[in-house]
Amino acid sequence: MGRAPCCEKVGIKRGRWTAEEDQILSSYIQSNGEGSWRSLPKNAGLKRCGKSCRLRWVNYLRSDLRRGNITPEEEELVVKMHSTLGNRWSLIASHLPGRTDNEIKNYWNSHLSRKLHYIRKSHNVPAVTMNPPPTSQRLPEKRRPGRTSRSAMKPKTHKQKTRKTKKTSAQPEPDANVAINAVVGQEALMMELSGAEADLGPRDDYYYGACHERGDCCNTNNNNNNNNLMSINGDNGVLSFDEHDIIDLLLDESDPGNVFTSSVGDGELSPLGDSTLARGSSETSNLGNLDCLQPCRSVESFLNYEHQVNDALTDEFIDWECVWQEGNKSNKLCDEKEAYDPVMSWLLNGDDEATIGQTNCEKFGEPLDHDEENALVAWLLS
DNA sequence: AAGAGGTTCAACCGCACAGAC
DNA sequence: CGTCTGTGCGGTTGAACCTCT
Repeated sequence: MGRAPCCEKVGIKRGRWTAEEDQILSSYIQSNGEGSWRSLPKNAGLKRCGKSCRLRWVNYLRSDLRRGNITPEEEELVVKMHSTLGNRWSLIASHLPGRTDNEIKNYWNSHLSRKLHYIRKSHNVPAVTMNPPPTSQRLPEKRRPGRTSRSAMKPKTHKQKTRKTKKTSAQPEPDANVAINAVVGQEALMMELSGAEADLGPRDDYYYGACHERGDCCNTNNNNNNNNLMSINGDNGVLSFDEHDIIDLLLDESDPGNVFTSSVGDGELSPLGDSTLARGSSETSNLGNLDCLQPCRSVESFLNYEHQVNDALTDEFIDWECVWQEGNKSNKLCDEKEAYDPVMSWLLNGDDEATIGQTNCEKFGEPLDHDEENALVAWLLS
């Protein structure tokens, strides 16, 4: 049996809202409050679908909306968060006061995505240049349409409800895991979030990365040299994160270990703010620290096509010599701990999933050739 | 001035989640 | 436990607007 339509299709006005309709809707909500959208049109005397009323109010009529162009600071934030969260516009918008998800989404689609496209094009980097890593080690991808968990929603009229742990099989990557990907490699941050280092067990037993399947925590094989990996699987009752907490930490400029704030100047953003290269604020991480990331002037410069001609991108934002040196350091680390970053392994060695996570300490110290640089940049931009 | 093509963004759509029953 | 309802998310559409020729 099909689902009942949200409203009667006949007699419903569609298209642009008139000033008069806006006035009616605003007046009604001011006197009756938000909610009960289905019955609102009838009660307010509007020939509109309830969803349309809600959308009009949320995206246009609300008094706390911020009008005007997206500022560079807001743009930076959008880029940061999109690199981590993907197309989760509502979540992103919740951290931009007065901005709506629709506005952010439109801005991204009409401005930012095109800029990134130009960067790729100018750098001759296809969007996908290699086989992706296994799901468990990928950065967040486009999620399917539909709602996010209610706990991820911005608080509105109703109280925050306690989070349910129920997950369906159709949602292989829990939100918390997606967010965890964002802070991958930040052991200190993870400890801060967990508040219980001891609960994580011995160092050799955990790994960073999203465990996309319950009970199928990837690469937990302790004998497979993945000692630097951390298992975070809610089913094991080990850790449970609220993604807002994680985002707040991500954006916490005062946190010296913050993946977005380390080794860049005031108000500057590392374009590599997403997980992989930016990892390393802890001593156990494989790139050592964030010094390999050149401070970029701003996200504007990062996104600006004019700055990205030829190899400018990699040269401007990544100190490859530093990467090389850190790689040598990591080589020693590998010798000692046989710890190796599975994602870097994938970038530098792997062309199939079988190689992911394999230890290859010798290979790590080798300088990157042009193709590898391109591949790395492509991955970071993807 | 006018038409073509490109861009922006408000609005719509289908779907999925949570809670009530 | 299954069904229904309310809600709101992300993707898409298309009218309005802008720019170029």
